[in-house]
Amino acid sequence: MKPIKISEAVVRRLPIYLRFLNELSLSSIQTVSSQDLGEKLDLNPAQIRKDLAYFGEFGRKGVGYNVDYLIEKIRQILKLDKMMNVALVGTGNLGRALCNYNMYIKDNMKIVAVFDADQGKKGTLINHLTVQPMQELASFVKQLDISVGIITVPAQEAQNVADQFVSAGIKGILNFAPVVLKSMPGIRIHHADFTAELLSLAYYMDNINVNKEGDEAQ
Amino acid sequence: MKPIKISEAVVRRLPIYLRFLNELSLSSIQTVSSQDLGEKLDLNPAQIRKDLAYFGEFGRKGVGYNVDYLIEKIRQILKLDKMMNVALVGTGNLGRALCNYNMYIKDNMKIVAVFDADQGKKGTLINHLTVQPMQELASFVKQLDISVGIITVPAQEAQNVADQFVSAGIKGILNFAPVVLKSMPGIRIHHADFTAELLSLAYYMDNINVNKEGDEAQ
DNA sequence: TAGATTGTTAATCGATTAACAATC
DNA sequence: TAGATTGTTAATCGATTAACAATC
Repeated sequence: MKPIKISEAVVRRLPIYLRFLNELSLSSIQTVSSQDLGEKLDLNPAQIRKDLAYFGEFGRKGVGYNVDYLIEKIRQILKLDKMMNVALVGTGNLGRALCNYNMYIKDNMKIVAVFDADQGKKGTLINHLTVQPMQELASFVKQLDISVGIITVPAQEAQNVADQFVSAGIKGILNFAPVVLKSMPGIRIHHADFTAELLSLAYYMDNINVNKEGDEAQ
Repeated sequence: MKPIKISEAVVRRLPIYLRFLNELSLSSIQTVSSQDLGEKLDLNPAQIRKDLAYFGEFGRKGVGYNVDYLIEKIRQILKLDKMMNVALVGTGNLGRALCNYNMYIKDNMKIVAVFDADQGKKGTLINHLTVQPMQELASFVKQLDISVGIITVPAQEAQNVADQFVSAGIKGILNFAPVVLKSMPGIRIHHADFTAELLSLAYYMDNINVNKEGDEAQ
């Protein structure tokens, strides 16, 4: 109904909302206000209401939001209501850790194929998945209808893997390698860049009073 | 000289600059322009110049930036010129993966102690570090001068671990658990939230033409 | 009805980008 | 000197927050 462009910042908050709403649902809490959400998620209530309002009128004035209804709506918005298949390349420590986490299943994203450039790893089992050589990538993507790729290879190989993903028809990439991938038309690339998070953390050590933490000083 | 507040967005880009400059340095490239950096890092050159100018005049007009000098300066800004010790709690797949990565050493951040609430894991070796029980946390933080903590425990335990970090005297936390930690005065918390990155990726699948990727459409 | 809370507009705040004088 | 590129100001753009009428 509204073809208004939604900002990236808004979309990135939706999974945060969803996660907390799932917690509430598990605790059998049926209703939540933007106030409550804001306190728990450290966000401004007005921002939460505005974020949700981009997609529809999900709340009731004077009452708040129905938890299960809002979960359903956010899942629809994020397209988590249908299964999305994922391929992972790079079976080092991190890659294996991600395969073993089955966190995605609940949210209908599932790693269904694992690849490694090292021929020696071919045939290894990781959490019920057999490691495949890179030559198999394109055919697996087609056969299993894989739309998302995860990159957990060393930095110098990441761009090459990304290019192979795109050739194979993958539309979204989550890159864990500490390198900026070149953007490609029609391909969405997200970075899971925890080394950068860690290094920028260093900046704030001892610096605390100079910076914005200071607004909480009592 | 300039006690002007630096925005978080600026600080988060510094490690990205640093990483690419290190690559250039390894390739024996001595000079780089904001133009070059912008192309490789997918950023506006003006933004890069402005970011760097917050901290000093590091470039030369008509020439560009000296790679090694800029590396040194950014390392100083991020406080990576002195060793920073890190503790990690949670020796599941992800925790072990992070311990085995020795990526931090080059940047002078090093995991020097590993903890797990599971008494059964006590004494296990992970990449030359012995897993300690949580009771030892405070004394290790003091003895090894640990200032940063990494959380790789399940979501429901993360806040508890964070509280223990803070009691022990840790000032910065990198949280991998998919939960928002409550903010605490004087404590800097960064989130490495790849589940959120993955879920928000789903939003953009098939949606590509409706959204901002469209500006690249030809 | 009185109290609570949404959806939304307007105001504020902050970040990005363009432009250009300075200068190597 | 001519060409290139910085540092910085001003303009633009976008995101957050405050405020409040609507209404449950």
